[in-house]
Amino acid sequence: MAKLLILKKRKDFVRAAKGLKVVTPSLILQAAQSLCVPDDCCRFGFTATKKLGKAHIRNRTKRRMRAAVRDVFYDNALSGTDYVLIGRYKTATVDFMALKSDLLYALSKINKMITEKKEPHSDEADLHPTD
RNA sequence: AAAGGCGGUCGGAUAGCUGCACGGCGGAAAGGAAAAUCCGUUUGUGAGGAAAGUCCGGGCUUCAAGAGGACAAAACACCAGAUAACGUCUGGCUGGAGCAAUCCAAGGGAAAGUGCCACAGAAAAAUACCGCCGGAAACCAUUUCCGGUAAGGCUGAAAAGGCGAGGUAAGAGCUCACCGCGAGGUUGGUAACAAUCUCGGCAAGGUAAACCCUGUUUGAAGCAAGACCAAGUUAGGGGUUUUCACGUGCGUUUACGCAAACGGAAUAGAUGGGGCGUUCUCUCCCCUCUCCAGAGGUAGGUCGCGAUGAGCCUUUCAGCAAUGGAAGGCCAAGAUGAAUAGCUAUCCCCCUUUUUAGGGGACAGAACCCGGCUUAUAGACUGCCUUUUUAG
RNA sequence: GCGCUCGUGGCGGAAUUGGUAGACGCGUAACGUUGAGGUCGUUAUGGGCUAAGCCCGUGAAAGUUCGAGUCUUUUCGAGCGCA
Repeated sequence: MAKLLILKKRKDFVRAAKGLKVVTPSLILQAAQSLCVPDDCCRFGFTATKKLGKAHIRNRTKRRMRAAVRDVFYDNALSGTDYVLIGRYKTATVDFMALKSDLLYALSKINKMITEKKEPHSDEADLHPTD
């Protein structure tokens, strides 16, 4: 895929939160099928809650997640998918290479889950992932 | 040199690679043109002293309102000045802390009125329990009654100026010296106030960060203010198709036909299709051609919004200072799920370690803009002042 | 952006107008009852020093007052409302 778009609407975040989820020490990744996006795009959203700290810590968390995504999304993200990254306490302080490897692991795992879901059933059958 | 006090400046630096936002420049398609959109470009710029808390004051915007005044509510309160304004700042006064430099203070009114002052104590704001003194009566070791007194008394945070002398039946500012207090005058000062002189003899406690009184200030709300554009929905209108159930017309006829007859209807009716109610049947409900488009203004967008502002820097003048005037120079973030990041190298600072080396670099992120206040803050540099010690 | 409320033992929650702080309930511990446990009853229970006793304690720091849980200011935390 060629393009990276940023999620902006609350609706999209809520839909991603209802989808699949992978947790790593430095971040949480959620994903769901996009509804109205061109084929060669995938969309990313970034969340940093008030629990993490004050404003400058939340800003740094989002910036680091954005930088990591920019490095890896081209080879590892599926097109037509919405991803949401949620920051954790460690995200702002952990080594950048570790953050990147966590992101790669989470992406590969969640992509595997998505393709497995797609193959056996039709798309409308599994709105509620049960694991 | 040590200890201390009051300020001021800064808030890691440089280079490279990969990326972000806005502006500039160039190009693309479309278009009358512009705006907007997309692509490229290293061409420019890119968080703070508090951006924070939202505690005050303004600009700006909308609403309200004759000018103005009053009530209510809130805030403030020694004096003078600065300022657009302020509850801010500067200088001074008074009181307090400190050897000092210096620092701290919501610092008007209790003689306008109301309330409160637990426990203790005779008594908490008005009085006489004990005591002291005098007189009278009873009775004769003392008791009772009347009067004077505020010297002494336990208590308490606080008990009718302090201390000494005179004075007295005992006492008392009753009188006197000193100190304190109050009133008036003089001098100095713009004033708060200070110094000094004369007089009064002492008025009857605290609390106003209890109500309150006096004086001053305040119209309300906030950029999600507000202005503009504007899907969908939709008043209304046009066109096409269908419908003969309705009115009129025509034909035949008394019930049908005619929409290449007209009007009206489209939320009248019929037929068909779809949706919903688990399944089937029935009933019921909703939807079912297209174009234009008023008003309103929703979703959404644009502006407000940053290169003109109580702006910044330098020099100079006035002033003790806050600050003000003049001259010269400069233009410096503008996002909206919200731009500054990631990595590498060198230098700087701190910690650990025998070296190599390793770890760390505070508080903290603009959101319409300014002036303050408050709070958080590793460390670095620097100016002035005070005290003590040593040397000359 | 504007505005409001609340912080008291381990927990919930009292404290009249400023006057001895921890009422009341839950919990915890010990003892009694029981073969054992529950229920029930009694006692104790904030922190420090061993007991009497003293000191410190109402989110934190200052102030007013003779005296603050209460009044005032600043600050920290939690929650709520409106646009």
